[in-house]
Amino acid sequence: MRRIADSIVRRLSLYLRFLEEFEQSGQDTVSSDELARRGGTTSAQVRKDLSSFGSFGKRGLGYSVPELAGRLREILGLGREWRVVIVGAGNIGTALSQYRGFRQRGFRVIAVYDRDPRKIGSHWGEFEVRDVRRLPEDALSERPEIAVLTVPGDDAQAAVDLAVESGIRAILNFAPVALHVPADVALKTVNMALELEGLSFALTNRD
Amino acid sequence: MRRIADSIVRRLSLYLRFLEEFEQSGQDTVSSDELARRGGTTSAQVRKDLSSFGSFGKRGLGYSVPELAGRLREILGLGREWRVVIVGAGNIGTALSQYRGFRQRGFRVIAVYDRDPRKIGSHWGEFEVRDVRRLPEDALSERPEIAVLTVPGDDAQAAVDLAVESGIRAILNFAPVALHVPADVALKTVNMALELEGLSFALTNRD
DNA sequence: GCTATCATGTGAATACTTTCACAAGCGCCC
DNA sequence: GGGCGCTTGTGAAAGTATTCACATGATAGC
Repeated sequence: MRRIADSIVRRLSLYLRFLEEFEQSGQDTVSSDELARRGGTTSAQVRKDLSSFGSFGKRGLGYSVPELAGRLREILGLGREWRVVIVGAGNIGTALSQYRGFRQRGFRVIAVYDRDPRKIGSHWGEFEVRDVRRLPEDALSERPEIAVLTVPGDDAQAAVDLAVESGIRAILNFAPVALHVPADVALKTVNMALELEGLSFALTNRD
Repeated sequence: MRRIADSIVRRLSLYLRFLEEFEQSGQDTVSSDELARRGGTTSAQVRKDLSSFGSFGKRGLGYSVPELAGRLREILGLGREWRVVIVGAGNIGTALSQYRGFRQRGFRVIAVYDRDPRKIGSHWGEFEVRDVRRLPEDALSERPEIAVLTVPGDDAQAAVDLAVESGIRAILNFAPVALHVPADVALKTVNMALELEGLSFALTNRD
């Protein structure tokens, strides 16, 4: 399979969301045009995106909602549960550990870690915060697949290294820094300050 | 000025972060190559990005750290304070209202809103949660420039409409939906579930 | 002052993404 | 069963973004 661009994967997730809404409302067929309007894109884009993975539609008719949803879940690897650890028991980490949206989509938080002795042992919802140094050892038995990093920027690279050493191959980073990982580790960074600065730019440089 | 791509603005914010680190460590000159290595890009990219706004460097020498930092702050509109309201007093909204990083970069949260009567009037840190219906009225005197939306997906469009009606022209959306805004309103969406699904895809479709 | 060295700024080339446009397939209706 | 209307799937075209590569100008050393 040709390498798939991030932008395509992102849109596929979005399409899946819409398909799930259609599933709920009982609509069982959808056109690329309908998906496009929902997602703020074009019908050609929708068809191109899907065509990277196969031909799922019927000409003249559109796509079967349940079938396409199933295909997308399969493509995105959402047919299973992923075990997630959160590293960093600050405000954001805690909010995320409680966030139901993750669980609903198959991402199950199994543990929360921190390096601050004052936090270790404290309880956040159902989780007792663990010492981050235990991560490699815990990982042997609990086998987390994804780490969500919500530590301060200065601690982020060390936390990533520890996660990688623990066999984790996918990292969602909330620290506002650029991180280094081996080529076989997937890394995505969400930087809220960066987004806000984008808005500041837009407000400042409007015509 | 030619329209500037989001990707460029994003990288400028990143360069500024690095420059601030250099400022702190007392380094007063930096090359495009150094910035590139830090930001995981190439020196040509750094120079191209900067050249959309002018010539800030000295050939043979590089860029003056304080000067370039100043220019970037100016370009990004960070020389001032932006007034931010948070709409949605759930886990994430609360975490963000407490997040010091925003304040440090000139984004001051001035109020938190919700539509749930059980939350209205309760205290989150220094903020008393207000009825979201008050937003347009409050905005007349408090003049927020940016709204951060952390409401459930179903409520997001209504919240956006209210923000736009209140004169807010920049919105950072955390709800997992596509939103509609007038052309003169800047909208950025951060979708954490989408990012996680990107990781799921990467884990599923590795070679 | 002259030369060697260095790193910028930028057109040209390449790579990647999105949009266009249309042939081909499918189902419905008569 | 044949024609019509609809929507897919996809090459080709257009549009963006990134990388290359080098002339240019600045500095430092001698």
